[in-house]
Amino acid sequence: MRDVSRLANVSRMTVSRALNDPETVRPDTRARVLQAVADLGYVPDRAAGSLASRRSGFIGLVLPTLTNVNFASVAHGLTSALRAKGFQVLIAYSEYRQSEAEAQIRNLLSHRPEAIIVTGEVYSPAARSLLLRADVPVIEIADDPARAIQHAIGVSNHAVGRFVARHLIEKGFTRLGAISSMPQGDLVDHRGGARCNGFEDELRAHGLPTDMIMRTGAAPFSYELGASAISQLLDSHPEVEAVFCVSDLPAVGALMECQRRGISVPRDLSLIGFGDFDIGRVTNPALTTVQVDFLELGRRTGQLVLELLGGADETARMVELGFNLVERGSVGVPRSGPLGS
Amino acid sequence: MRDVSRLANVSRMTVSRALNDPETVRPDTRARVLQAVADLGYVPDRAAGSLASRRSGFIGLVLPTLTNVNFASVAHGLTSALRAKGFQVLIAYSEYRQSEAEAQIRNLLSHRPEAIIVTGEVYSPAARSLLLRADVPVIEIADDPARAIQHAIGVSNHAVGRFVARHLIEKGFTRLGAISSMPQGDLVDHRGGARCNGFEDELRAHGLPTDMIMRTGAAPFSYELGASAISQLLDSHPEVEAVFCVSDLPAVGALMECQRRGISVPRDLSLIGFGDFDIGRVTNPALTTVQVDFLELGRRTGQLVLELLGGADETARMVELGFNLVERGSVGVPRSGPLGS
DNA sequence: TTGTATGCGTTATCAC
DNA sequence: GTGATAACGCATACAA
Repeated sequence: MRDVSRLANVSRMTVSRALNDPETVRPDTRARVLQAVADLGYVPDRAAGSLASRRSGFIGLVLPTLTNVNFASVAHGLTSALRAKGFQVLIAYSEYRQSEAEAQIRNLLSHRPEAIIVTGEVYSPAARSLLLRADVPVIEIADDPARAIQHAIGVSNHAVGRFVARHLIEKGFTRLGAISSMPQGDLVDHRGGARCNGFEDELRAHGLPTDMIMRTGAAPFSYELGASAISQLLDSHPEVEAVFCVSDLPAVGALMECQRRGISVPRDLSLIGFGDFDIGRVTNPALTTVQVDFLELGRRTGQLVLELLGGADETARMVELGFNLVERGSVGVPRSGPLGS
Repeated sequence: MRDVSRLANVSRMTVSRALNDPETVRPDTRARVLQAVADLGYVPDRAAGSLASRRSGFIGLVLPTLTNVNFASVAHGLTSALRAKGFQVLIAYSEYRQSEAEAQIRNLLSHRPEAIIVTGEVYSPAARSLLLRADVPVIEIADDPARAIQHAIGVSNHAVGRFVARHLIEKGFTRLGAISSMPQGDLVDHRGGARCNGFEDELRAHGLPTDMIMRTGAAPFSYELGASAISQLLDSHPEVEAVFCVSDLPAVGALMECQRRGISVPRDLSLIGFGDFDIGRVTNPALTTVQVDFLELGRRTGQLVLELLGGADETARMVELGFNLVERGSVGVPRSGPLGS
């Protein structure tokens, strides 16, 4: 910057102004500065800027994983909402591990983010106190925290589970199963688990059996999990009529396994997923699923960040984004008899 | 930090040392400092540290997109290799747009990354000169640049295309098609295009027709692209025997469309993809594909960064990672007659 | 082993 | 509209 100021024959302060607040410098000096900047290929150092202005321009985001399109979409939506305003999203992911989430939060904090966004409710006490002490807006997304730290925006996963159960029950199904994962120590998918729990709660409320709810394998959800879980389920409970897979990934895996076994979906078995992944649109049959607009979730979160940093009042925001049932071909009607009849 | 130093009764310098270079301070003072750090919940400010040490700890990564598992895997592998060493990966993505890549690089530069990693060859002259002037190691990954800026690590996409063509030809196929995307102005998938070009070049070398090579739709590749492209191809060229989809995504889309049309894969038509996406393992038949270990690519890139920053000589590294043919069920043998016989 | 002085590259603040 | 000065929170270099 020193070089730029010399070349343009102005003080460094004027260079700074020409770059950050162009209106406040005379057009001709501004032009001189900008020319010098271009000639020298000068790029301001944001670390120094942050230090002086006490605004890092960073927004921290903690995801369970990067390798799930829906979470990647959240990151994408958030980034696109914030980039134009000069913010840089710092993406971290926990691989569904609480201990890792905590480490990631600690690391993010060292970059002095102006806001922190975490996926789902923060359960670890250490992480909670870290966030509380950080003294920046904290937003929990993609779930409805029972004990929110501050703000929350997303959807009630438990409600999704109940809704799906009710939907299938209304269609006349009574032999309902589910496929979810199993917490393994530190490794847990709370949101998927909540959908499964909601499903189970609704079954109970209707006096239906819950022994066909499979919690098997570890997070993250995968096609393979669906294939193996449906195998187990069909072997142990051939009477099952409809299965809620708490993610489209295992749902598609289950669908493919059914094809292999010669089980026709939805004639012999109905399948419903969650997440509206692209793959579910092209399978045969296309997958009936519960859709949540994750891209929009990211965008809305970005807007909330902007509001919060823009001096809006600090009252806790609780935004329920809602979800949609997308009926495609994988849910039919109850079979009259047992499988194969 | 001032508070910590007071509470621990040492100078601020000692606090800094206790945190960054624990061995150099006496165990008891170290303990006092660490205790004070814990009590106060102090987290060092990396921006200030960067400024003073002239090392940002940032590594810049420019991907085409976040919402593709393989690229997410690259980010994951890179992050895991660098995190332990205290580096923070700054993830940016261009959405397959050159202009956007340039903007992202410029933005990354303002954070003074210690190395920059870009996906594929950098074609934009502006971006090239930006990287050259940055005076930090530049690594181009996931392709084999004709004009590398400095270092490159990845796989020759053109060679992949040729290899697939040769493979199919050796199996006896002569009516070969391909599905790829079409550059649309700024929006271009160079790597996918290179695979398609390699395929085409090999066909030509064997004197085979190339009119069944479909370049349709815009990047990024999708299931839908595959479904619609195979439809067009089957309608216009029913004689096609085998199709190279330059990504598993369109390959799976094509496979699903074949199911819908009652075309049996691989009996009626053979399909081969690229990328070894999870979904290709559970389809019926499972997808034959060309696998590149993207996670490992990320890790290796991380190691290279570490080497380069560790004072290794600056000679350009050119690493060819190689690829593997994964034969599953979607490639069969040439049909004796036309489709449907 | 610990402390002191200095500066990293920028912006806030106040003066002109 | 522009400039001078003093921070911002740390680490480097050297002194004690």
